[in-house]
Amino acid sequence: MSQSNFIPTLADVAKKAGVSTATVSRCLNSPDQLSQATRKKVMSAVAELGYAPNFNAQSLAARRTNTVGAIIPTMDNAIFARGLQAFQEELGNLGKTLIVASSSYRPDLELEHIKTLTARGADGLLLIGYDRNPEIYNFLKQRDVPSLVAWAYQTDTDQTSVGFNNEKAIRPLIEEVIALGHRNIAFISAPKKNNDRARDRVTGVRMAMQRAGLDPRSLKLIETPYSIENGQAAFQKLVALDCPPTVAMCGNDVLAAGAIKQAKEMALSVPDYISITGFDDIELASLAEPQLTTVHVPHKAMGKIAAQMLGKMIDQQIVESQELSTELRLRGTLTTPRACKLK
Amino acid sequence: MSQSNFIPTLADVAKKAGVSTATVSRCLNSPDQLSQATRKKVMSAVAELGYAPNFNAQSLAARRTNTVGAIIPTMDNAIFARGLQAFQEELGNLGKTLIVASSSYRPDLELEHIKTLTARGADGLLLIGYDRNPEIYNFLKQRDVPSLVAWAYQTDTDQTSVGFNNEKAIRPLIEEVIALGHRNIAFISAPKKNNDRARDRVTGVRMAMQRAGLDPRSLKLIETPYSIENGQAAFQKLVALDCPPTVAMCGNDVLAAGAIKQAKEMALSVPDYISITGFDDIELASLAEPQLTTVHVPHKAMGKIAAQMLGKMIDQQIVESQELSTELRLRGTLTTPRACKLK
DNA sequence: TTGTATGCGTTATCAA
DNA sequence: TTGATAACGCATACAA
Repeated sequence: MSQSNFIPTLADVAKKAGVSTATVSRCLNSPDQLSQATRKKVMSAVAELGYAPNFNAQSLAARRTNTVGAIIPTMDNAIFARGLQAFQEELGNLGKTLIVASSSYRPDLELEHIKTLTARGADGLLLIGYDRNPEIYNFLKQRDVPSLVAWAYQTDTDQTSVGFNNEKAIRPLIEEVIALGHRNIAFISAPKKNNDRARDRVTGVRMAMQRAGLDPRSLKLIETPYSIENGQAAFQKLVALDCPPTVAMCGNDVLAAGAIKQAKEMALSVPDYISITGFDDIELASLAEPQLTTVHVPHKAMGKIAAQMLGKMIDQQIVESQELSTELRLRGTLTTPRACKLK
Repeated sequence: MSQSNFIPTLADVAKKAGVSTATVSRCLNSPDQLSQATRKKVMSAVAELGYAPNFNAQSLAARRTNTVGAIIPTMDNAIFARGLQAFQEELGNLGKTLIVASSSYRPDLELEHIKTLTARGADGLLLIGYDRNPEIYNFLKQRDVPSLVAWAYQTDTDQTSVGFNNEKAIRPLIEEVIALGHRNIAFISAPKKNNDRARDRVTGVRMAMQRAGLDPRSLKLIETPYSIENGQAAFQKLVALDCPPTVAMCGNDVLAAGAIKQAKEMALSVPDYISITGFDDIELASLAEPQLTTVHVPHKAMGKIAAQMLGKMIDQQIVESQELSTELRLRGTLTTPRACKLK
């Protein structure tokens, strides 16, 4: 029953193979420097003992970990989950492993995780969005760990990023909304504080309104964390207004799904009574009934590219920020406004 | 611009504080062993230098990492994402960090990740389901790293687990299906190989058929990996049969969502022409139109409990496997079979 | 091609 | 209460 539980080290392998520890180390890291014969000896010793290198010792001695860290707001949202899955797969191809932490949209937790991951010797870090305390960027610079911002793209900074311009991404959507004749517009957003993506989407809407000669201040804005339930609640508030909006634009598809659900429960026709739009284009969007009009974001591509960029940054190569394009997906939940009548 | 980028070590702190490295180490790990005065000196030196301990050195010297690993099939499925989010949050409360790897349902990748995580000194491992090569369990036992199986519950093993009995979980659903009068039943499953959860669900269906006097071999079974697209394709195959089933039961909600989508595209009424059922009860399920009849699984609770159990196992405590209960969610996609007519 | 010796940044043992 | 100093398991510069 109780097998000896003995965890072999380099030294054990060396002894068994009758060589030095240096040779074993070489055999594992740069096999071509060895002669056939010794390589064979070492390999069979490794196999016999079931040796596996101790990672901590390895990275302590070599001063690199082949590990990258990612700090995302939450795993419990398809967009991050999907992007991260792609990120991780590509990292695997590069021989690196991923450590994920989630901040729950809390800056203090994010900072803590950044410190933890740094202490663990992460060779690089993936962060979501730009918004964070400057001390974080200073910390990163001081420790000399490369960091890549994803899910956002800005040009007026030296922080490398891969993503899209949220303000620009939502433009075709809001312009379509306005072109259809909507004048009584609502937007259900995530809390804008500490969230540049959310903020930029709202800004994009307001700017388009301005350009179209509408008063940006007339935008009915509700801020609430991303969740189906919150989408429902926000939608309920909107339709209870004296003059309910003719379109409820949502900061992401999850909120929009909540809005659609609530509309159904209240027997309000979408899009005849009220139009609804989303952002992200997750699976939900095309499964909803009617299918959700939204903005498609290339999450998988973003994850994959992020891994490649970060890999290069870790190798001290210079990499340029990369802008990805998004695409309007016109589907069933957006149409012309109902005849406007005050209640 | 270019700040000195100097990463302080214990020795630096010690020098600055005018004490030995041992004292600094103590100050950080068991502060009450020190005098007020020195503690103060050390602390301010730590603060001034912005010292943070090197995790790898720490775990090499202390032989523990406060890290647990989780290997899941994929992050890109709401059920794992959600369970993992809860798992991670609870681990955080216990002062542990999580490393996630995904196997893409491939046993070889799973083994590789297990070795990697073990090499990193994971104090414990979370695995999904029972099905895996015995050599893996031997490896784990040999290395003496505690492992917890989640998403499944079996009694005839000494492997600790938290989850539910998949065979039992699907029983109320298939019994309802039969009670409604369905005799021409199809099941769209994930590949059963290396996946006890998938296999047990099919077994549960067959056993119920047997008990009801139906021929279990009459079950129309399609195996295909979990995805919306595969759900669509499988559904299409089913309705193209000479005698299409009156109900398409699906191994999970994602496949079911695909089936519903395909039915819509083919203008086949759900549930009038064909009933559809799922498993898991992810958000999709209650957003679909009609809402999906499925089996609810307490993913968040499972993640949280898993963290607590694994924490105890790491502390060498004995813990019992824990069975969670699932619940039938009767919604809109299941009804009596259409009049049976051969084509 | 291979071996020796040193260092990586901690913790922990043993004295003082 | 504190300080030397030896591990911890590996990589690597240097020597052979």
